[in-house]
Amino acid sequence: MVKSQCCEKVGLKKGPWTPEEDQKLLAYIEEHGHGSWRALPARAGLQRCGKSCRLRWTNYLRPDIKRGKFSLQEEQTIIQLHALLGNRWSAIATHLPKRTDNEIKNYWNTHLKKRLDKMGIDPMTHKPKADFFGSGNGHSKGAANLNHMAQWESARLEAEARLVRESKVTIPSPSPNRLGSTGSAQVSNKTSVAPPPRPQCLDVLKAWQGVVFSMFSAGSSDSLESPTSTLNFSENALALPLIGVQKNSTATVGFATNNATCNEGTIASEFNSGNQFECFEKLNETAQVKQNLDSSMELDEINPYASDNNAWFVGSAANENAPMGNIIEGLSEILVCNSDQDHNASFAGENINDSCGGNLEENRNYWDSLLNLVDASPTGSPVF
DNA sequence: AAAGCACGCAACCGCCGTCAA
DNA sequence: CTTGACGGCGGTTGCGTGCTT
Repeated sequence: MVKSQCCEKVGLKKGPWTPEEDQKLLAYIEEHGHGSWRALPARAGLQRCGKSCRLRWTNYLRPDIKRGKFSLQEEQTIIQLHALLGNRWSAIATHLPKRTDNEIKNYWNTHLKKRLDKMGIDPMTHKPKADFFGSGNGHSKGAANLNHMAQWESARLEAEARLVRESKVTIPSPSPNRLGSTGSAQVSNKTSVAPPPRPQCLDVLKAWQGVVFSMFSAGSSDSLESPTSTLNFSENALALPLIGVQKNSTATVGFATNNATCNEGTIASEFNSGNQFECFEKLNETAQVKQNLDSSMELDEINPYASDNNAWFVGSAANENAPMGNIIEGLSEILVCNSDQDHNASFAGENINDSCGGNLEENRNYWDSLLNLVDASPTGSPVF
């Protein structure tokens, strides 16, 4: 098949857009919608290829784009999501209203990546470079677990994307406030297609939040129950996330508690050998996750810990050295402490804990806000 | 003042998946 | 089933700008 050469046509302009070109493109889309991008340039009187027009619109001219400096909140979200999703900018962008994937990508490459690098953290793995999780202290397994969480989340994303596609066929999804990177023009509905619902892909973040809350709650009488979580944490209970997938069965996400308090709707774990994995709550989309896992990867491949082809776990339960907890703690500190806005000193490698370690309230606010971001999904993510 | 350099960002490139004919 | 059009996405490039020497 001969690839379309639309952008290599002789005579088509390339390079920076002029204000006149922007005006033409804007006026045309406001009047007619973008319709077919290929046909648009000729109709709009532009000497550009359709792809160039689409990019200009998507990344710059869309009226629902916020430009300018990223807020601390946004930085935190990007780092957090990048740790989970990697370079899946479009997926990350769906959780940052009014930001484009391109903008996020640029910001990551020019700011955040360097910042983490300066901190001695590998920006790709989000792990400390100097073998922070070296063998013998239990951290290496935690790092592996983090990777597995990301893998699992990635699988979930794929499943959700499939769900979104399927739902678009049968169920109109009015979401006027959703501003994903792939969002089409909202100025006209003549030819535009409503953007897909935001992926419901932050279940793991909620699980993480459970870890952080449990850390914060240790030694504190404050109830740190998330206002948005449907999980009920007993007072002072050590709640740590567990993510399990039974091979050829269903995916589950739940929390282990040290007092075996189960919520309604949970199912008893089959993996209760340690008296710590008491309760699991079934994911609503387990079938889709399973389908995706079955079709895209071998469970054994992503679960070196599966000893009996029956289940694999991500996370650690009731372990005072809780490796996931350490990861989260470190990440949380990075997120909260290391902003260009007011924490430059901490970037220079100074003692993070001195300046930030005690700021639990701020950390909690971060997780609260991130969770709120998740819960603000217009699709009403049916998680947990 | 001017040359060199580093940085940030808009835009491009090429690959891939989806869908209709 | 094949083909081609189309749009989405992530990686990369190159230009403009500001800073340093």
